[in-house]
Amino acid sequence: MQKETLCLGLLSLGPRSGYEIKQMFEGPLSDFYSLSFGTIYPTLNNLQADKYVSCKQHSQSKKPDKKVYTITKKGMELMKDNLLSDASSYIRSGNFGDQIKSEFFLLLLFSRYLPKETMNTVLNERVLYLRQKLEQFKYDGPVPGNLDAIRNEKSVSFIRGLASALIETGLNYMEKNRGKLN
Amino acid sequence: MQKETLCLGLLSLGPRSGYEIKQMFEGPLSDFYSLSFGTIYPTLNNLQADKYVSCKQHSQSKKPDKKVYTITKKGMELMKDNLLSDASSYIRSGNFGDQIKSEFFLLLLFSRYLPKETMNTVLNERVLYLRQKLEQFKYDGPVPGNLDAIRNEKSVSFIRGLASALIETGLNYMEKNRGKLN
DNA sequence: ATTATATATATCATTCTGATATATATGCAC
DNA sequence: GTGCATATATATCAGAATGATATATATAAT
Repeated sequence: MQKETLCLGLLSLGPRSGYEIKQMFEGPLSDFYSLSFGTIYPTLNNLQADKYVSCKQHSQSKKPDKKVYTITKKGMELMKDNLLSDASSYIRSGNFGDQIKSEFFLLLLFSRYLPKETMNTVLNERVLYLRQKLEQFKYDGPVPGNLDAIRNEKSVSFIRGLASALIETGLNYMEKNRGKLN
Repeated sequence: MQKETLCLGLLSLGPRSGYEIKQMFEGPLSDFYSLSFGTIYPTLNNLQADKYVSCKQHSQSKKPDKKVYTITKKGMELMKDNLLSDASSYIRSGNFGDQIKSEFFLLLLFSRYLPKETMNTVLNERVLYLRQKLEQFKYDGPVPGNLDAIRNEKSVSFIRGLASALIETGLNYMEKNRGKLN
């Protein structure tokens, strides 16, 4: 997805600063996408130059001005157009589409070159990590800041449910089959 | 994982050319990693310059020489050292670690901006696509060329089993819960 | 008192991808 | 039989994205 469409999409949920967009990527979206500051800030500047977003500067004594961006009518149109024209190309992506890049899987691939004890520790920690992730996805209470907006999106609930189911399956599989790696 | 470690790891399974390494990324590894030619060729040249791999050129009349790389003792050591020192950092990666970048999930996130019919088509095609992927992972027969070497790795079988289980879970979830997106 | 973390934007070297260039062989359709 | 697509094989490079760093302050914890 183009960075422009993505930023517009997030701004469609409410006015936000670049910093707050980054927070969304590090919070509710962290498991399925991210953009760096080096991408977010220039993108917002370009979108503003082309009138797809407007910007209000909130001066804060001695801190840099907080630039809050609001999507314009023109921006909404661009976003919808882009989503519609690219929708079909996203079908084959992610979760066993073309975007997973799993360092963990690579490590398994070369596990024969690691001492058995190391692999044992790695697998144990992986299980712990996944259990923790699972709790994270199942947690349904409030989140800090203005991140509730996105967390309560129907689609985000759907995805979090999916993620939970996938992690549970992964955990069960790991526990049953880890012996096969030796 | 560093590109050097990865290339060395693949060469540890047997001598290969850059083109054949690319084929592995597009075949058995396609769902959990990839490197482009623009990365593979320079990496192999650097590895050769530093004696981590040796190279034999097979001249083929009028086609570019096929350069078959073999990992050296020094290369094996580097690979093992790198794997060992980085193992712990790969635990939190992939499959709900830090590397999934799902365009499909983003599309769901913004599904409210798409006509219902479009979303319906998209979800139907996604299901078809996942079913196809599932068959791919479950297929256990021979594969063309020299790709069997990697396909028959214990770790690859493990991962393919995991992938199948995950896709099945994903499909069931999609079929049961897609109504919640409207 | 100091250290770490959070807010807030910006820039940039390095890295990686995706496309293109080059050249030939092979298989297939019409 | 000739045109077209695809496969083999390496190399390079413009453009894009990341990860790190710079700058500056506030606040919470130790």
